[in-house]
Amino acid sequence: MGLEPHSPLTELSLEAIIALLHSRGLRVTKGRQKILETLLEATEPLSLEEIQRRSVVDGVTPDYATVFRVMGLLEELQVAQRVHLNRSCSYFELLDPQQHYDHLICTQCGRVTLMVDSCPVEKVEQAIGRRYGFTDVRHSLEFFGKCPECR
Amino acid sequence: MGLEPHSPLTELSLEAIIALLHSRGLRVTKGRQKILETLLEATEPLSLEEIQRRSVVDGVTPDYATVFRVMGLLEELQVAQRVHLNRSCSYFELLDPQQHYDHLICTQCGRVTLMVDSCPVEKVEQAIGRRYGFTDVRHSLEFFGKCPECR
DNA sequence: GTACCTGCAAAACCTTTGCAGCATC
DNA sequence: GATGCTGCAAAGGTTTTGCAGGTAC
Repeated sequence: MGLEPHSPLTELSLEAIIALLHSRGLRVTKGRQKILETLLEATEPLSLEEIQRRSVVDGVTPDYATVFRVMGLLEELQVAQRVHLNRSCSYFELLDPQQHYDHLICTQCGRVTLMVDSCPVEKVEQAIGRRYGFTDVRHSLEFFGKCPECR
Repeated sequence: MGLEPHSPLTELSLEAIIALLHSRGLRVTKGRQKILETLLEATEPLSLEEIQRRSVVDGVTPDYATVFRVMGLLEELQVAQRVHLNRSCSYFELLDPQQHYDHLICTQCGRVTLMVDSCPVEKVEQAIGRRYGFTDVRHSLEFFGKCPECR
């Protein structure tokens, strides 16, 4: 696809994402809008199939390939990110420029808890970059354990 | 498979893992031994194909399905773990009971650096478990960025 | 001798792509 | 009207399983 770098979102909202799409010369279709709404409403990362199932417009389910391509696009635009939950397929969530989420996953029931507060890693990210000579350092942090209900 | 819980390894060595297999009534074949040696020698996580390629015994390459099943077994025994490097397949590494590794992955060339020292998360693991009511908390932490050579 | 393992082969899954028609701008 | 998007269909890869024969204990 080969998208140019762009100024990142400053806020996470339907309007802001639509504006970003427009500014890149990309189309805002009903299907895309619905997928974005699905992602904005989600309280945990969703698989492509879940996104597809929740993005029905006027009784019409979007094609799986379309969902796949839209998510690839959003990932490239750094509006969404892929999350690994030790499952057999990829999960996606929107990337909030003002907030960072880590995940707490129950190894028994698979329930995913978003950990909104106090990421223990963010502060050391730059230090790690410096130490190893890396730039543009991001991270992905998942905790696994048994949740209260599964004990 | 349904393995019972067991006392974890206290040290990471060929002998210790073999003893664990024996104690669980599992067989120690030449193939398994070679796979374990491959994993012990590795300096970064390996894909199933890489494990297969490096585990040739007397000119005979083990079957891919065998490697797959051995790694599944080691994972269940908590001797090895799966690592996600944002690639299209799973990677595996041994789980050292005395040492924890996080990963630093170059988004350009894919090189993986093991971060041996000072995991920034280990200290808060119990606190997080307590806070969310989780037990047996482990974590998986990956950093991504551009390595010095790729800048 | 009795499990347990392995190799072979095929199935199951998830991901990815090509192409023709359609919708957005 | 041009460009990009979608659905359909098929291909590509990785993961997973069944089964018969072989091997560790």
